[in-house]
Amino acid sequence: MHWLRFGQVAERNPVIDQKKTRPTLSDVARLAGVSTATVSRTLTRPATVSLETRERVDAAVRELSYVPNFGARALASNRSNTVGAVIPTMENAIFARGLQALEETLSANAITLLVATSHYNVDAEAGQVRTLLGRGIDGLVLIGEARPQSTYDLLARSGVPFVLVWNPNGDGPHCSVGFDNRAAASKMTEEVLARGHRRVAMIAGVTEWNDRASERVAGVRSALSERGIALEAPYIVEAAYSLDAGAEAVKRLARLDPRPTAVVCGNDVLAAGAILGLREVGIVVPDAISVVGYDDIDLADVATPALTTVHVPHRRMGNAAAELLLGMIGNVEVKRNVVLETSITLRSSLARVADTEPPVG
Amino acid sequence: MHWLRFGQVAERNPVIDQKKTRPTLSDVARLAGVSTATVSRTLTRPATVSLETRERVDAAVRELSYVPNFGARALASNRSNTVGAVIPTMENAIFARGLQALEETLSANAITLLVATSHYNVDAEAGQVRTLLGRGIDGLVLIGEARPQSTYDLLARSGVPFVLVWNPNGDGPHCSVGFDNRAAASKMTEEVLARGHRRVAMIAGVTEWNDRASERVAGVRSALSERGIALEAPYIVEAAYSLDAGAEAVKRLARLDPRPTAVVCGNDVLAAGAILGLREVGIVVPDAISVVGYDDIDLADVATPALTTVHVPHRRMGNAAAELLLGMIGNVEVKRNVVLETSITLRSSLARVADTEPPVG
DNA sequence: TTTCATCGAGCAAGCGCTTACATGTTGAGG
DNA sequence: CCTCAACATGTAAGCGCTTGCTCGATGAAA
Repeated sequence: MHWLRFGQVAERNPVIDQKKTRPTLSDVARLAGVSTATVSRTLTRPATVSLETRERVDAAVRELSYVPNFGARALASNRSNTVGAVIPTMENAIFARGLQALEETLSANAITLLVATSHYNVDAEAGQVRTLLGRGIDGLVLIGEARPQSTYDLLARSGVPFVLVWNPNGDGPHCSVGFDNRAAASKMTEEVLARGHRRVAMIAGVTEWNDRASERVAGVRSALSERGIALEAPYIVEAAYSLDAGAEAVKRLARLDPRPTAVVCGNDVLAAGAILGLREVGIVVPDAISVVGYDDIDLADVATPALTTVHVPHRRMGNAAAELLLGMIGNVEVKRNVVLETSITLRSSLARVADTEPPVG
Repeated sequence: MHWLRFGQVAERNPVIDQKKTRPTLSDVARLAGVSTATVSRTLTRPATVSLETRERVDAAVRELSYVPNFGARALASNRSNTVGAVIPTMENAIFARGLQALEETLSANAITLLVATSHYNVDAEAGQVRTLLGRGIDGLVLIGEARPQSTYDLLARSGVPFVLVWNPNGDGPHCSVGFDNRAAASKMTEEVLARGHRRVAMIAGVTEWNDRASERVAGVRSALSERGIALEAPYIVEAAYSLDAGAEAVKRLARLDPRPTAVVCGNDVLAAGAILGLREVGIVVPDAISVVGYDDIDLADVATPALTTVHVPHRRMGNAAAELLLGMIGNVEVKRNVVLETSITLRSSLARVADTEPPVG
């Protein structure tokens, strides 16, 4: 095994390092034979500089491979060309996809995305927001609406525009782009009911401070109650976001008497976990129990049987959030709330109750 | 639909906004009745300040909900408490998991992670590195080793410590934490061979500027050649990182004559896609064709049959990278290269050739 | 020729923070 | 009672950049 003492770190000591430090604006200016103001203008608003000067400056920049110091720039201009996003965790396909789209639109507009994670914890989230604000972000993306008022106060005081994604904030005071988690959950539940199921259970995501999860529960509950069916413990359980948790939860449901004939899950990971769990105990999906998910991530396609699920336009959501934010930063009139449509993707994990035919699809 | 003109954005104009701007260090100092130096010390090295003063300052900080200005701090101190990471894409479970672990270890040390994406493009990567350096990062994480020398030059000039993850850089000049992609691919191929397969095909990831992918190809190739089996077109195809690409690729392989009895895939997404593709054309896995993957992400468990795959310790890799970097930043002696172990996870997608028994597992 | 926009470039004042150094206060040791 | 560490705090000089303002030069209009 090799060992190494990192000399270069020691050299970053500003006292020792005075000469071999990164080139600054004035180095470039000196080399190009102009003032720092001119270099700065060349870099930020080239049109205001004569062609000849611009070429000299560009050459100097290239020769020194000058990179502007972000901190100094942000400090002087009070703009950072950065927007932040706080998500629960990166370890989750649905956020990743939306984030990727957000990043693409943003970087097409020369804006950098700063991602922070909250681990599904509102205090951690507030801390991250604080940090991001300190970094001088020009805009912020937050997931969902449920968080302490104090976080909103912080944001309001900072004057930084922000948008909530993942659910519509139609009647709320904030900008948002999302979809109606509750309505889609209802719709999905109706699909289940339409196939004759009456004993319907639910594996929900953790609902504390998570409006996506609780709205989905509400949607399922309301669709069921329209048929006079109650959704109560032990027919509803909460589970953490993992395959294992889904598997565990479904096994509890499968032991119930009477046993549910369909399980509606708060997301695809739980649904895929449920299918795995049922297989373990020898229950066939969808013949004995139907399982449906929510989100339509890759996993839904790969699961066997493939998951019937709610298709959510994650990428469009990310793009729309970016555009909204861009507008707000540029002080342009924007739509206050963007509501995207979802759809039901029917695959084979949902079948008629007591159906013993091979599943279609 | 509501519309809104964003007043608060206009108010960020520094001229208009002079009074309702974010509180600064000197606001805190004034309120606490001390100098800015004392406030600064209270915030960064509390031990050097008397208890009484510290309490007054803390109270003032709380009252104003003061957040230090990152740019100013970085500018003045020449430290940013930030490390950057450039990954190909967030839309990919394997990077996400490692990144999450990296972030956790880092933030436990009060360091913020800055994530940028390169879309599998080395020029974009260089650009992101440049940007991150401009932001004054204290350290950097890069995926893999294959990139233009110019990027390494850039890094060397900056003096910022960096670590390469995802593959070991044993004989190379750089710090790294990873695992032997090639050896694990060989090992996996031997498992395939041990089950009697002789017509083995491969669906590789895109190998251009991607040493993980090309090392995996090399590993498969060397294991095969030890048995005198060549791995050549059309028995090896490259495919982008997606289920669809895997499905397409496997269909091409399935049309070959003689048809391969086993397909080794460069990652689990391709393998899962391959299973899907084979199912579409009515070929049963593993009875007619065995399929194996690489990475051991959730998908591997959910696929049916479940994927035999190379288990990669993504989280440990992220943690180790963080620790290495932390050491380098703190100028502490560190291991130069950390090599982690992989293992083969046997599941049912791999069976003996021509085996018509139901798969075990 | 004179007048005056117009344009390109320079000057210099900060942006909010850190930190070397100076200054003031204590109290222990002589 | 004096001396002098040891400690707590203040003073002020930047960190690298942006930008309002000033200044000359240029050329079109008068």
